[in-house]
Amino acid sequence: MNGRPAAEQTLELSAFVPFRLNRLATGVSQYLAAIYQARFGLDIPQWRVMATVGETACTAQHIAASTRMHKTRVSRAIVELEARDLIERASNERDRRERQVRLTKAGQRLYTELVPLALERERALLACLAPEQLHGFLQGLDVLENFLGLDAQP
Amino acid sequence: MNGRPAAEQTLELSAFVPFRLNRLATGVSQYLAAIYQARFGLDIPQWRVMATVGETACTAQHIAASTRMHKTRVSRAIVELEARDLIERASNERDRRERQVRLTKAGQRLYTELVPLALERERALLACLAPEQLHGFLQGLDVLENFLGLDAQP
DNA sequence: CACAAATAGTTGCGCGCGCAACCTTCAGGG
DNA sequence: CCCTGAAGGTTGCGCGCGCAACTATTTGTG
Repeated sequence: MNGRPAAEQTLELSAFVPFRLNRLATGVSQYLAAIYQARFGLDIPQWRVMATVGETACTAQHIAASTRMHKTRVSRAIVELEARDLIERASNERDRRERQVRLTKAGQRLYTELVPLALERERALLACLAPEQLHGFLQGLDVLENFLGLDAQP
Repeated sequence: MNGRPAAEQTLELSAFVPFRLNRLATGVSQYLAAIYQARFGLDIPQWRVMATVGETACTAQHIAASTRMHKTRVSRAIVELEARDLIERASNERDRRERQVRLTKAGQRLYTELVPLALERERALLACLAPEQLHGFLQGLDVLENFLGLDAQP
C-alpha cells in the first residue's frame, strides 16, 4: 500500500503517481481484455470503435475525437471491423469526403452481448472500493481529467 | 465532468472507468514527457530504469519486476543508457549470469537534476486536487492496485 | 469563378514493443 | 560427477502504432 506524503524528496517509482496510473491502466486493460479480446476477438481500437458507434452512428473523425485515438488507428480499426461485417459505412451525399459509420446486424448482436459483460466487469472491479472510496476516487478522476483538458471536445 | 451512477446499462466510453484510466494515464505521461524527454532525451523505459537504479544499484531483473516492464524492454533501455554513459554494469563474481546496474558519475548528475523536476511536476499535477480529494483519490488507487495485485513483488 | 486553405480519410514508412527462441551460468538430484 | 532444469539476459522476428505525406472533396476569399 502506497499512501505517500506529499512533500517527498527522493523518488521511489512505486510511489510516483504518474507511474502508478500507467501501471493501473495497464492492469485494468488486461483485466478487461478477457472480455473483448479472448471472447470476441477484438483489440482495443476495435473495441473502442464498436463502443462509440454502438450508441449512435457517426464519422471516423468523431470516433477519433471522442476516443482520443489517432485517426490512422481509427481508420485501420474500421477497415478490420468492416472486413468482419461488424460495421458498415454509408456515404454522405452532402459531404462526400466523410462516411457515416454504423453497426451491421451482426455488429449489433455482438454489441448487445458485449456491453453488459463489459459493464459487469467494470462493476466487479469497482466493487473492491467502499461506496465513499468509489465516490472519492471518481471525483479525483473528474478533477484530474478536467485539469488536463481530457474531457474537452474540440 | 463524469460522475456516473453505478448501475448504468448503456455504455458511454467517456464514462467507462477503464477507458478513463487509460486516457488519464496517457495524459499524465504526456504531461511528464516534457521533463524527461524533451529536456534529457530519455524515453519512458530509460526514465524508469534511471529512476529505479538511482536510489540503489540492482539487477536488470529487479528493474523489470519493480517497474513491471518486459525484460526485453529493460534490456534494451539498459543498452541505450550504457551507450550514453549514464549507467554502467559490474559483473557479479558469485553469479556470473547477472550484472549489477548502477549510475555513472554523469548518470548521477542527470539523476539529481531530474528527480526534483519530476517530483515538482507530480506535485503540480496533484495540486489541482483539494487535500481531501487527493487523499480519497490516492486511497482508491491503493485499493485498486491491491485488488489487481499490482504492488505485489513476486 | 478561380485558387488557396482547410477537412475527411488512407497509406508508406520507421520504430518500439512483446513473444519465442537462444546462450550462458548456476543449482540440485540420481 | 554428469545432466536436467531453471534463472539472468540478449536477439530475431512480426506487428501495431504514430508521423508525415498523399488523395479527394469542400469551404472561403479576392
